Amino acid sequence: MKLGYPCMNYTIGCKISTFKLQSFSEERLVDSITTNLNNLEKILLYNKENGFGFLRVSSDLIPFASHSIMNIDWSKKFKDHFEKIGDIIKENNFRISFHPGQFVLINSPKIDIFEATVRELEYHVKMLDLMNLDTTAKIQIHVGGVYGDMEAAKSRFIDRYHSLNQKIKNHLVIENDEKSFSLQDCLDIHSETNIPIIFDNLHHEVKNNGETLTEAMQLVQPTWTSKDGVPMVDYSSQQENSVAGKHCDTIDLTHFEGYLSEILNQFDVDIMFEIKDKELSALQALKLI
DNA sequence: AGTTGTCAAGCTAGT
DNA sequence: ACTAGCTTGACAACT
Repeated sequence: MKLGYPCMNYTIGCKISTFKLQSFSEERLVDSITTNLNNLEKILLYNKENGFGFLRVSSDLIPFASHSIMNIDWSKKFKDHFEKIGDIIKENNFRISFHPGQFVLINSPKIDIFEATVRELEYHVKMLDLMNLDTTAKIQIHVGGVYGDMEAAKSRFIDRYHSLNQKIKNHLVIENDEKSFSLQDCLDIHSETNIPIIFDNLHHEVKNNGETLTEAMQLVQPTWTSKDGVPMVDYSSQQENSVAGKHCDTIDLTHFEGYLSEILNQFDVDIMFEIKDKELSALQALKLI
């Protein structure tokens, strides 16, 4: 069981460097990428020292990577740095995931949105390739929109998924969401595609078909094969006095203890803490375990 | 130095 | 009709 947190580390002050499109220049791009890769290295070192084996890497490592403005071969320029980071990941047996943004929509009825999605996924695969990571490193996305017809939305996802190149399919996984696509909807898609499912407990609490945590995990676990590695899960709990599904600002240890007691000794999972204060909550969880 | 409007991209639910 | 929330706030122009 590896624990992780997303993208940034407040303790060591590692945030994402980016800039606005109107400020795009080669110098600005190189500065941001250099900062981001250096910070990624620092976060990995911090994780080694603090017992974290899982990390979500920011999709903004390369600003505007899949935008038409991008005319710089960043992969050539930063090949060595990515390779070095990949070596650190492999030497320490770290688990890595990406979670690209809400604009990645495999099942959009609009073909240009799908094409932009493919470009964005290709960018993520390129980073994984530069780091020489295997198929246990994952790119996690939501199924997408419903567009007024759930069955059509699902079957469009399935058809579009089949049309993706194998390199993308090697890393792509879907997550149950709190509004549209429940665990059961993800399982329907899995049965036609074999795509692994990331189980998000908070989304499941908001939208489900009555499955307990144990039942949900029993359904999710077989969607991950040996080439995919142990299942990744997202963990969070509800922020009080906010809309259902809002991630909490800091970990609710009582809630997590209940979650853990049901998971532990039953399932091997790598847990991503989707909690606003990141490594601070993840440290508390680590201490509890 | 601190505050505020804005930022490549989409969708859903709540107001 | 508008906005919060989502992957992850951070940039940039103002006071």
